[in-house]
Parts: sequence; C-alpha cells; structure tokens
Amino acid sequence: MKYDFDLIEKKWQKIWDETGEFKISEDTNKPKYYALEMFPYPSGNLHMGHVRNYSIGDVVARYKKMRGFNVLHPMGWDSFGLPAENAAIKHGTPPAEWTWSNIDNMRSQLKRLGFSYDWDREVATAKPDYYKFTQWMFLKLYQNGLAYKKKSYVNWCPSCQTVLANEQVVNGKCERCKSEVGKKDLEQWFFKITDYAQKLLDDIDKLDGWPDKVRSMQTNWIGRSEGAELQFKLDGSDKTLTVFTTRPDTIYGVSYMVIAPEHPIVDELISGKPQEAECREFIKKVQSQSEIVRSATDTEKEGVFTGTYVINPFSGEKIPLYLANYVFVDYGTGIVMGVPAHDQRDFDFAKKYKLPIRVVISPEDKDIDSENLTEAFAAEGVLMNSDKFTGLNNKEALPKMIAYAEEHGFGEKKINFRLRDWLISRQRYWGAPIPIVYCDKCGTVEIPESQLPVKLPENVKFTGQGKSPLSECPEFVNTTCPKCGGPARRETDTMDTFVCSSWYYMRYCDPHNTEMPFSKEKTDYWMNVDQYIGGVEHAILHLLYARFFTKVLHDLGYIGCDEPFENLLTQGMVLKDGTKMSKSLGNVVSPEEIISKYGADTARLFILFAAPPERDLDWNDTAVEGAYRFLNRVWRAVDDLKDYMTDEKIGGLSEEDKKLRFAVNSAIKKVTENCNRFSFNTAISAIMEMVNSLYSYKEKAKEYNAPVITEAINSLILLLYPFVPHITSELWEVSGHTDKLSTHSWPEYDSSALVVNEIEIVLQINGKIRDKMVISPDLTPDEMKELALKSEKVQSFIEGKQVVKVIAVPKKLINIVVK
RNA sequence: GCGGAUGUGGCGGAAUUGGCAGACGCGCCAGACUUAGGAUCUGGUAUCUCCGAUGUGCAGGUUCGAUUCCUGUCAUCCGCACCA
Repeated sequence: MKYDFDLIEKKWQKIWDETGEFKISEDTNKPKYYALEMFPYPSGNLHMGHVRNYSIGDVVARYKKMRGFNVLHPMGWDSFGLPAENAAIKHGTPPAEWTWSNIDNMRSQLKRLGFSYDWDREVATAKPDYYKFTQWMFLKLYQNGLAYKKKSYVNWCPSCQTVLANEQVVNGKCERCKSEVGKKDLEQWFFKITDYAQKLLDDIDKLDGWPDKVRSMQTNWIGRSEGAELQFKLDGSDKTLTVFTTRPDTIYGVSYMVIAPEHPIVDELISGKPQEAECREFIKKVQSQSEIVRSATDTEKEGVFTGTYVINPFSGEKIPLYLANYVFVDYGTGIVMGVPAHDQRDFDFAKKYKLPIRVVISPEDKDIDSENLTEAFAAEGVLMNSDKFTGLNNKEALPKMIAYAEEHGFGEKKINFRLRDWLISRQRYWGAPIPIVYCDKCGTVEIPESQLPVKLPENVKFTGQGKSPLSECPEFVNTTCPKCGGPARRETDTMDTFVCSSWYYMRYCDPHNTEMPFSKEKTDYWMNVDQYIGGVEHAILHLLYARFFTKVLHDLGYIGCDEPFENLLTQGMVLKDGTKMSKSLGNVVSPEEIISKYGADTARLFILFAAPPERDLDWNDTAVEGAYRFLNRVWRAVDDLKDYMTDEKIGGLSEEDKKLRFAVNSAIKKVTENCNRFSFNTAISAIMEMVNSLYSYKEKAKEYNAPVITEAINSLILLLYPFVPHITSELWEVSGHTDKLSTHSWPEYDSSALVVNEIEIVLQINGKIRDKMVISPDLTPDEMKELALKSEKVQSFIEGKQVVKVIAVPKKLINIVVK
C-alpha cells in the first residue's frame, strides 16, 4: 500500500468538514483552553508565514484537546483595508466582491492544510453583523469620553488627495503613487488611549507569558518619563511659558529656551517683532520638511530668535526664546529649556548660535569648565553655580528643586508619556463607518445603538481622485438627525482597521449574538486567550490596541478579564536563502506548490521541525524532502506491522522487546514534555528516534511480540497526530481502530518500561573523561566509588598521584580529583 | 544613543534545575538490494600534528566539573530614536 497523501488528506478533510469534527461549545465539566492565531488579511493567497503561524496553532489546539481541554480554536478575516479599495481603483472590482472572493479562496487553502478550526465561529470584520459592533465599540468609547475629534496634523498625499496612515508612508513617500507626503491640518477622530497609558504600562508586569522583547517594545512605546513642568514668565508680560524637563536640576544652566514652530502661541509671540519675517520664513521651511527628515537624529538643529525673552524662575535671569526644528509640538508642552552644558542637543544648538554654555553639574572626581567642553556632560554629579543648591548631588537636588518650585508656585512634578492618542479616522471607503452625524441644530450626534449598523453604501465609484468615496455619495451623506429629525450630514470617515481587530477575539466567544458584541457569560467562560500566536510585527500596534480595548471593556463592566492574552508566542519569519520571501526577489515558495507535491502533512511537519517556533526559519527544499521521507517511513512501518495489532496485554518480553518498549515510552515522555513547552522541533525529533528504534526492532527481533508492537504503533500515531493529522487518522483506521483520533486521549508512558537494570556512567579524572562503566543504577555513591577505583584506565591515570576527592553523582558519573 | 535578542559541525538545530557537547534532520561518504536508481535499507560523518590533544564568538572568574552561572568584551539581527 502506497502513501497517497492527496487521497488521504482530502478524505479526512471531507470527513472533518461533514461531521463538524471541530465544533465546540461551552462545557463546564472540562477546563477550557482558548488557542488563537492572529487572523489574516484576505490578500488572496496564503503565504508560508501563514502556514507556519497556523501550523503552530493547530498543534497547540489538537494537543490541548487530547490533554482533555475544551478547546476553542477559531479563524476569521481582518477584511477591511486599503488593498481592496486599490483593487477597485485598478480593476473596477467592488471592494466587497474582491474581499469575499479572496476569503473564499483562502478559506479553502486553510481547509486544504487541515487546520482544526470551528468554522461555525468564522468572523469577517467587513460584514455588517460584525462592524455593527465595531460601531458599538466606538459609541461606548464616545459615551465615556474616550473618543473625541480634534484638529491635527496628518499625513497627506497631494496626488491621491487623501490622508494616509503612518504605515502607508514609506520613507516619506506615498506607498501607492510615490509622491512626497505632506502634512495637513484636519479634524480627526481619536481614541484616548493616553488615559490608559499608566495602566497599560503597569500591567506589562503581569504578562509573564509574553516574550521580553514584546514587553520591552511596549514599555518603550508608552515611554513614561518623570520630570517637572516649570513656568517661565515672558519678559515684559504677565504670561508664562511652561516647559517640561526631566532635568530640573540643571535649571541654573539654562541659557536659552526653544519652542516648536507649530506651537499655537508662536503667532502671538512674533507678531510685530522685528524678527517676524525671519520667523515666518523659518516656520514655513520647517513645515515643508517631511516627518522623516524632521525627526531624524542627524538632521541639523536649526532655529531663529523670536525677539522675545523669558525669565528663569530660579535665577531671575533673562534668557532668549528661539524657534527650533528639534522640538515637537505634541510632546510635553512643546517648549523646552536649553541647557547646553548638560544635553547634547542643546550643546549642538548653542555652539551653532553662539549661546552661552554654563556648567552647573560637575563629576565628583574632576572639574570641567565651559571653555574646554567638547560635548555635553549628561551624567550624575555635584551641583555648582546653582545658588542654594550648589554642592548637592544632582540626584538629591532634583526632588528638592521640584519641591522648591511647587512651594513658590512656578512648577510641579509631572509625568509624561510618549504614547499619543490613537488617530482612528480614515478618509477611506472600505472600513467601518463612524456612527456619527452632524446636525446644524444639535451639533455632533451619535447614531443610537438600535440603528446600527451604519451600512456602507454599495453604489460607490472608485476613481482614486478627489475626496473620499463616501463623501461623494449623497445618499450616504445626507440623512436625518436622530435627535431632532432635521437634515444632517453623516461622518464620512471610516475607522482604522486596527479598531476592527482590537476586539475580534471576543467575538469568537459568541459570534452569532445579534444584540451584543458578545455576552458576558460566554466571555467569562472562554476569555482570556490562553495562547495567542502571531508575528512580532504586531508587537506594538495591534497588541497594544487590543489591551486597551480589553481594559476599557473591563472598566465598563462588559468583560471580566483586563488583559486579553495570557500567553503570547511570536513566531519567526519564513526565509529563503537568508532573506525574506518576496515577489520582487523571486524567492517565494508557495504553499500550494508544496501541498501538491508533498501534501499538507509534509508541509506542516517540515515547518514545525526545521526550527523552534519563535526563531526565523530558512526554507530548505531538500529538508522538505526529508520530512516527506519520514512520513513515508512511518507509513511503511505501520503498513508492515499492522497485522500484528492485538488486544492482548503485554506479557513476557525478550531483550529486543524491552528495548523497543523503552524507546516507545521514553518517546512518550519526551514528546509530552516538549509539547508542554512548545518545543515542537524536538518533539518531532523524539518521534523520529522512536521510529528508528521501531525499524531496528523490525530488523533485529527474532520473534515479533504483538502487544509490544501494538503499543509502539498506537503511541506513534497518537504522538504524531497533532503535527500531521491526516496520515495519522488514516493509519489509525487501517490499523483497526474505529474510534476518533481527534478526541482520543494523549498517551501516558509506562514508567516500568523506563526502568533499566544497568546504565553506563562516566569516569572522570579531574573533570576529563577517562573511562566508562556499566553498573546497576541502584548503586550507592560509595559503591560507585569503589568500583571506579578498580578501573584499569583510572588506575593508570592516578598512579603515583594523590587522590584528593571523589565525587559520585548517582546514575551519571564519578569524578576523581588527583594531585 | 536607548532597549531586546542571538552567537554551538558543511547546514538547520539539540543538550529542562551546572554532569558524556553535537540528539534529530539535511548534505556528504561507504556498503546492501537492484538491469538501473535521484526508491529503500544498513553503517559512517566536529577539528587536528589522529598512539591524545583541542573544541559551544573572544578574555577572564566561580566550581571537582561550565554551551549552561558571574564579570568584561566583540560581532550579528530586531525594535525605538532630536521625546527635552
């Protein structure tokens, strides 16, 4: 009988599909397990990254199921987004049509790989019954002050006439038309994620099951920094400017102040000043710089004097106020104090504009002076030239100086975050419409929940020119105000697709609920996700937004948990010849090609065997053949031995029988341990070793022991099942079983089969291996020592030397220390 | 600059609390079966001055014993980056 993977795989996929094998519901008699892989964007075809992601997830799901868990393992589609619209512009296909046909294609590809999803729970974010609740989420945020609209500088492509997301700006250029992206001041919707900055930061500590890398990336992204806000009076006015600084201890070293050119107060400051023209020129220049150039570390620091002075609240000194390109309007207060001696950026700026450099902190062990300074001294030290604070260590001085400022009413302690509010509006068609209307009488009015969803119109033209398609669709725009019934205009922006993907894992718990996004009862049973698996590229955006949503829904009482993902596995990339697979490099290996040549089981086995899940994996065609060869080897072994299968209990054993039983049971032990820690590559290698032992038994055993062979074959099939479910299902059947493999329990090893009556131990002299001996594992350390000293080799090595010490580790080794 | 990781044969990788470095697989070499084999089976495969030394990026340290723990250092990759 030949291993006909195509026939077998299609047969079992059909059975699974028709019998609803992987349908799951709540069952309080079993512990639940929620295994989740990041849902794909329906681009049209699966790539190897998907195959890897979902193969890992499928092993986890199938393994946990065999271990007695009630496993939720769903799949869906992150189906809103720009490519659908681009396809519409290019080919005239409506985004919906393009999306649904891509989904159909990719769903069948997933099925062809035999993943154990409960397809009854499939969700697609672009379906009205889903985005109804994305809109519901928006309303909940809006009602609780967490969604707001404000004017903001956004990326603007002048050629496409549209706003772009940061991700769509590549090296300062539009990813589609390659024209230079500018900035535009527009009214935009934001989610107030900054309200949760501290909580999101604090709870990173709880995420023990997440990789350090992701935790530190999120920590950096949130970017908490502690310091103070200090108020500087404007010279000749009663107004003040507030700076944020982490180094109030350097306040006596301030020799100038800088304000961001876009700062709203700038206009007032420069109006009528002799420097006005120069300043306006500078502002124009900075605004024309792209964000990339502007925020690059090596961009030269430039500025102009505003003609205005401010007063240092500590020293009373009058200092000049500059505009400069290195200050950002949206961080801190948009105004920064310049301390050239103790900050490298300020040092560079002061050198260029010949501003005073005054040292106010010096290292403990040496003196530094302003004249000879070649770079800023940013380290710890002792305060000097700092009035009553002189002589204090800067660490002690810092809280004292903040307290002093608070006492005198010109400053306070302040914590700033780098995290910005989340801009969620997009001037795009293929996204969830924001459920808001604008009424001349009532202003901004939310759509009542009962009227959701606000559906996307279908009769829309895609030209890629002019305004967003929705704003040019009068049937959509013109509506009535839900409050007063008068004429009103709909919001024509749609939501960022990351909004849709921030809550999909909750929807899987209760996907057919028409009243609510999910019931508390169902999420209380299933949430949180026990194991989340996906690429590290989502380390910040998606994973942070999902945490934010979970916390908001938790605080509003809709969900019990306050973190969505208990454990996170970030799988490595699939490479070819050391580089990322890409169409432009022409090194793409398509899953379909591999499946048709070797089958889904081989594809899965290779991908799981070639590297540990979190590491990058280099595609290797000959190693794929190796995986295929192994499956053939398994197939032949079972085929050859299946007639020995019996119900008889294990009885008398020959030496060969014992050897095989040892191999089988230690494989069960190893594979179990390896699967528990997701070390699938070593789990597979342990199974390979067991198959090698089985072949060796076939070759060497004088007489075949049917119960021992039965144990071996059954264990082999069961251990291999989570990795390669089709071939094992078939082998389970051909070897005479009538029950379902998918619900069979995971095998347990027989510890008596692992007992041996002799083991080999190592004899070391001074830590170097000199001999080996075979002894009973029960020998005491003293007995072992005695035996070891009798070894001829050992004797020749210790002859004429003094034995200082003998270390005996039971079942392992003996080390004799000599001088 | 800040943060995170990774360095082991020709290659992918293994060694869970310190205890035989290189499991398993790829590749390569040899043998068997065969008209033939790119099928299959069996054996071999770290390096060298190969009778016994050396080897887990490099240099130290702790220990009877270090791929594993500690200190320093180098290299590569990834993320953030003019954030005051």
